[in-house]
Amino acid sequence: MSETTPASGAAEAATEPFRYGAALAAEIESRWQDLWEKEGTFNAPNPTGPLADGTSVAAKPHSFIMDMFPYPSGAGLHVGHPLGYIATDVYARYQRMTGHNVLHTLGYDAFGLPAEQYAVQHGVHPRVSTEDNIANMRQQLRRLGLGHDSRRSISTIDPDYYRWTQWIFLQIFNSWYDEDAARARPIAELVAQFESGEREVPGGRAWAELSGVERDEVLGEYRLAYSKEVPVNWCPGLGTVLANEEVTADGRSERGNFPVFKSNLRQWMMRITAYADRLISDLDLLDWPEAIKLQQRNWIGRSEGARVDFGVGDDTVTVFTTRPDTLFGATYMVLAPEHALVDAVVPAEWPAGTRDEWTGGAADPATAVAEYRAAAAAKSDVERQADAKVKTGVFTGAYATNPVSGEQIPVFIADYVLMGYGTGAIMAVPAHDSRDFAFAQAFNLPMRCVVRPTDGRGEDPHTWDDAFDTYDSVLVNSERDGISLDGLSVVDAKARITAWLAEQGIGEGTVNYRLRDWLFSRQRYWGEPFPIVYDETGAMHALPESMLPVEVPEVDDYSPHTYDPDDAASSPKTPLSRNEDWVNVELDLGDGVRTYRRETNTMPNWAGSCWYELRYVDPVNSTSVVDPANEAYWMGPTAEKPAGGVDLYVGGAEHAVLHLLYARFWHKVLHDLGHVSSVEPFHKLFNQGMITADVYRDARGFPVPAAEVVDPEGNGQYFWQGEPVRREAGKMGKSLKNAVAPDEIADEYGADTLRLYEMAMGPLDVSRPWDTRAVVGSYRFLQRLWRNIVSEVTGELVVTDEEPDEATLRALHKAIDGIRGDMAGMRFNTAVAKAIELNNFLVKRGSTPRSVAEQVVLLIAPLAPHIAEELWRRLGHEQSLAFADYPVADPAYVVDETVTCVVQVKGKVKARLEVAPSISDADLEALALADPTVVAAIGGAQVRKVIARAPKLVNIVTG
RNA sequence: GCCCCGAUAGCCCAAUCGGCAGAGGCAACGGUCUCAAACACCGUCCGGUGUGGGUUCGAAUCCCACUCGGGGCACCA
Repeated sequence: MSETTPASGAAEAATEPFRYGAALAAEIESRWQDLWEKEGTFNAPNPTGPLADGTSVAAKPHSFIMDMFPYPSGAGLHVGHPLGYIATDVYARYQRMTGHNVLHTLGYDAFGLPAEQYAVQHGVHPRVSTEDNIANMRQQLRRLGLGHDSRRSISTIDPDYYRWTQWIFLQIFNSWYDEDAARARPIAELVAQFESGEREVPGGRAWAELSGVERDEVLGEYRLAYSKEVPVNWCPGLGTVLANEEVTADGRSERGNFPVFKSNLRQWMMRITAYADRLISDLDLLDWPEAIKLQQRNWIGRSEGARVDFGVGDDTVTVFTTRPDTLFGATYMVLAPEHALVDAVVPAEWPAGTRDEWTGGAADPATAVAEYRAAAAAKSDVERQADAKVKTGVFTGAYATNPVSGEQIPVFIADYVLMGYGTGAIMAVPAHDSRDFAFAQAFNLPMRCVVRPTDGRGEDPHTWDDAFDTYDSVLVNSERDGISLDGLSVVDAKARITAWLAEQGIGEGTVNYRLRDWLFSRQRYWGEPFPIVYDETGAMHALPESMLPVEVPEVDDYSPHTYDPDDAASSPKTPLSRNEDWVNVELDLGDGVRTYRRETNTMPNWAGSCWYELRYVDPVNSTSVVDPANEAYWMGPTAEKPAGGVDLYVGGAEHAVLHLLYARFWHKVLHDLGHVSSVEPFHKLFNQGMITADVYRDARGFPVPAAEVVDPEGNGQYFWQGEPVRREAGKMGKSLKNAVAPDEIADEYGADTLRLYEMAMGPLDVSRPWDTRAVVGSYRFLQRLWRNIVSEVTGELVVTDEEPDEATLRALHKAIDGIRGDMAGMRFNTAVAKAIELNNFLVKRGSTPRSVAEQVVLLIAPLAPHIAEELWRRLGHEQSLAFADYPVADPAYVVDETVTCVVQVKGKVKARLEVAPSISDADLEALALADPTVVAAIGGAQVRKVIARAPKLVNIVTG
């Protein structure tokens, strides 16, 4: 508890000892927080298991309200951090007061890079610093009076938690995606198919003949978690590989902003691509902001198109295209530099007629290809993107056959074709694709117009400035032998040529996704170890469930192997591999005790957050990840939630494609394997806005402490220590020297004032600037509320026992009606405004009837729970109001007896009439036309039309 | 370059179906209280909705174009 007292407090304490000031607020708040904790007020019972309380909760409506859990950083909280936590708490309290069993808690996401970097910088073990940070954060958050079920608060670094993270990994590892059934199945069922011969083993040999390593390789092509050598994002500056989602558009690490290079490395991957289709289509079942759904759709990037086979010598190269209709316009072909068939198609010498600019100056094709590949590999992603406008590439010396035109077309390699997308090969149609157009111009390649331009540019692409890529036109120059597309629209031509390709057996319609598999291993110490070991032959073994958790070993040297950020030639090393005692382990995996080598990579920090909602549901279950009955109760599908999931999930929009996509993927795997009934983890998603703050910079551009900046003239000329500084909008944070801690505000005004202010600032989903000066407004409101009920001098109740009059009842019930709607719709800013309006009415009224006071206290309780509990107690109630019934409006008092009707003449207001709310349009029109002021306003002009909208408006059109 | 979101009083924001632009708060100004100040209290002031068109009896709200601000994607064939 804080001892801070504002200057005014002490002076007033003598005459107004019961004034609602900082000291009294602090006393009330800590007392109620202690009581809630002692009584377990916010503990939500489960239907079954250790958290069941013997009562039947099945029939009660229930609500699972969740925040995106925090990373326990060492910097401490600023007032922006708890915005979402306050909002969910207000909502959760409202739900509790409307009869719901509410699951609301908060855990900590404590593995990962920042925690490790903090530890390295401070020379403390990550576990120590992380646990300290969690303790600090808990302390700061406790002061806000958040009604959490503390029994359910998990931390991802707790071995009892990550045991299940590892268990889920094993579920995913031991599964494959059955395309026919469109779901994940246990890998054992696939092995059985291989053993029985029901399914042919790739490579054609019998399953029994394969060695352990060979079986690993076969199964690795099916498993949903697999280890494979693939081109990955290697970040020497961080010393680890990164997921695509963690690399920014300009090819740098999202964390640390270091360059990222493509490197072929054996790494753990998650086959999230198997779920691409379901991850898109199930978005339709979710109540999420459209912007987030759109980002996920874009990230998954579904494209419909076709695969087309091109003969290249004796080989076949398959390309993916979204424009099969332009096949007649394909005048060359491009393979990604890493494409597996490049070496096969390269001839010994340049064919006759090879243009000089195609060869890259090399004496023969093999040399040209090797040189180009080397140059491409040395480029970082940053350089590659910077060079995007300048097309580079080199001729392979090979020619492909265009399957419709029969023409021989040159085959190039170029880095604008990516190995990771489609088939890593394209047919180039320079006339109708801007990238192909740029490449064709650079290399003097032929172009053919096959879609008639609609902008008068003519049909000779060589005279064009850019490609013509509009869909809204018809095909030309596209006829040969048995196939003609001429005259067809682009859409119809696509369908025709796709069907024709399928008939010929040289192509088919297909769907392609931008999404890549998820790179799941990191070269860090501070993460979940993989429950995987290797035997002396190198064969992989999953540890049995009984050996979980594989604990993070206690070591002295936990620092990562980092390199010069630009050293692309470096390669990752895992910190755990330094610890031979841990790496080499004697285990009995069923065939006697043998020596195994542990997997030394660790999981990415996303792992722990992929499933924590499930653990909130059943946090101390030691026999299963979550009891099916508890999962079904809190998260199961219902009519309102067709895919099931958490009822409300609040967090920042920055997790749109990372956490939210990964968590959906894991949840779906668990659903397929029968562990959860819900299909999606989060039914309703709400993105809260950011609290911004002004940043003040000095002449050199460095931020100066915002709290010390003055504006002596009040004219926007700011000074810090006498020096002029300039103001700009920015984020709140320590580095910008404008962070305001929630503790500062709580010290000066109390936590209820802070909660109320944050809710009143504006709509929850909009970013808005913090203004410490404005906080006093919320404080004054609570003081007025207090004063309406309790004497500041004696501490006695000042409410009266009179029956409230009609005007008071109308004000009360209108407020109840409005606030209820605002609460349910999470419009907390307008709920606060209505509560202030009602309270101001009572201030003006001069006294507050007890019955009204009680309703007001209940109305404000979700927003300012401490003062509400205190007033409730003082009004004579012995039970906490946490489960009291939220006030319900009496409809008779919500509607006014008379309504002011506006009479307009030609849209201008000319008169006002007091009318009954139930008046009909016809009666209102007659009344308006009879009104003398209106008659005067019409002034004898002809009434052409009268629009009556009872009971609020009549508009008379004359003319 | 493409896509999404936003713009209302000096500031933060209301206006639920297209129907009187104002609910609430901050600041400013005047007053009460005070020896004085702070706190508190009472009261007052303030804009026609970013710009330009359109639809409509009527537009902050719907449509089109533009400006500014925020966000996402960016060689994905």
